[in-house]
Amino acid sequence: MNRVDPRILRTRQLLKDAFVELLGEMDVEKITVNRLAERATINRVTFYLHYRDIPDLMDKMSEEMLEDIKRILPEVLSARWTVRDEEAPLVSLLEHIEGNAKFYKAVLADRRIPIFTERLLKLITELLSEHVERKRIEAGAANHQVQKDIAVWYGSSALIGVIVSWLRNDMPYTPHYLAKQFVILTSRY
Amino acid sequence: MNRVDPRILRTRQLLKDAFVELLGEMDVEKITVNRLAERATINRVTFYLHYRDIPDLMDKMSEEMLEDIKRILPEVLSARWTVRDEEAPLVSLLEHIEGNAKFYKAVLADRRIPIFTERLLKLITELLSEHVERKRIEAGAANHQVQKDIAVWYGSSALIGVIVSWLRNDMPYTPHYLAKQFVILTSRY
DNA sequence: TAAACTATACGACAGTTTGTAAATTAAATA
DNA sequence: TATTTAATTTACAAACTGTCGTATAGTTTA
Repeated sequence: MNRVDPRILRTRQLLKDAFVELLGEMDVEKITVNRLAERATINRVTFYLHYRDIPDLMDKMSEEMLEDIKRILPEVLSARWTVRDEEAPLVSLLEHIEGNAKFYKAVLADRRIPIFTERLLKLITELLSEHVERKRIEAGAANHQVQKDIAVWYGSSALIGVIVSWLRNDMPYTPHYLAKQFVILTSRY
Repeated sequence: MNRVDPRILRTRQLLKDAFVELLGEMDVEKITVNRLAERATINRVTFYLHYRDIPDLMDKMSEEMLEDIKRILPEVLSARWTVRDEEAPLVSLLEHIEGNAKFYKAVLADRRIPIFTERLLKLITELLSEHVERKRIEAGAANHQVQKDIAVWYGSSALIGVIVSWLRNDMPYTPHYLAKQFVILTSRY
């Protein structure tokens, strides 16, 4: 009784696919409800039955993106990293992105849409913030020469930036190698 | 004979100010030529005498932003940093941003507009790329465990990210302090 | 299978935005 | 002051937006 009408799923999927497709062809500002509906082979009015406008569509899509990522990273969320496999959650994140490269390239790299990057940055910042906190406790309140929030800004932006550049350059490194490099760059204290 | 008609300067300044003002009130997508002209107290048609459309206006504005920054950073461009005052160019950059906080907050932080961030990232990447190259030569081809391009992605994204977060939090640190912190975070090898 | 439900398609509508054109007014320069 | 050029004004067609009913098609339930 909790099932969703397959027509709804179909229409929304068509719209999302069409959106990513159009992003490969034009800037976001040029994507109108007209074009979107035409590409998705649905009626224009139908769009309004599902989303208020195009920003609303992007909002929902970015929300789903985060849900996917959170599902991919249970280790990170449960917050029990060991020093040894520090790169493990990073590898699974990169593999997920690699597997959905078309989507992530469109919204994070090629036609950068702020809301997607912002949400991801926020998530990474939260996770990294906990991580730094734990490191602090382990280190016994040492290394106080660096302000915590600045270090978190630094680290999260670096991670997003590396991922975006990696996508832009069509993923020239394997997730495993990139994760390793990232950990080397990060853990130099 | 090379002077520009003051009416042109006036109109363009009015448009740019109005644009930043509107960015403080709504998302970019909601800014129409109508609203912009109204806010700038110029006729709508006049807008088209200066810019093709709103993306074109943003393009020109980001171009000018980069020109400003390049003018602020002659030391960086002439590429003769010493290890001692590594943070000097960074301080002048941060001071410039602090001095034009309203503008930079609007286009980089609050209503992030990709083109501005992208251009800045590209500039920083180029500068950092040269910098790393020089460091490499000094270090005598050592430290080859880290891929150069990945290190550059990492560093430039971290810098932009720190600046953006600094703006978002209403610049809680002085440019000098932030620059110092950044250098500590960067030069841990 | 038939009936009830509901998502989608369709045509239409007013209101807004866009981009361009022509003629006029206002300001800057020589 | 005369000339040049920018800005204004009015007008227009085309496109986009958001929202009506109403009809059609697909889905679920009895």
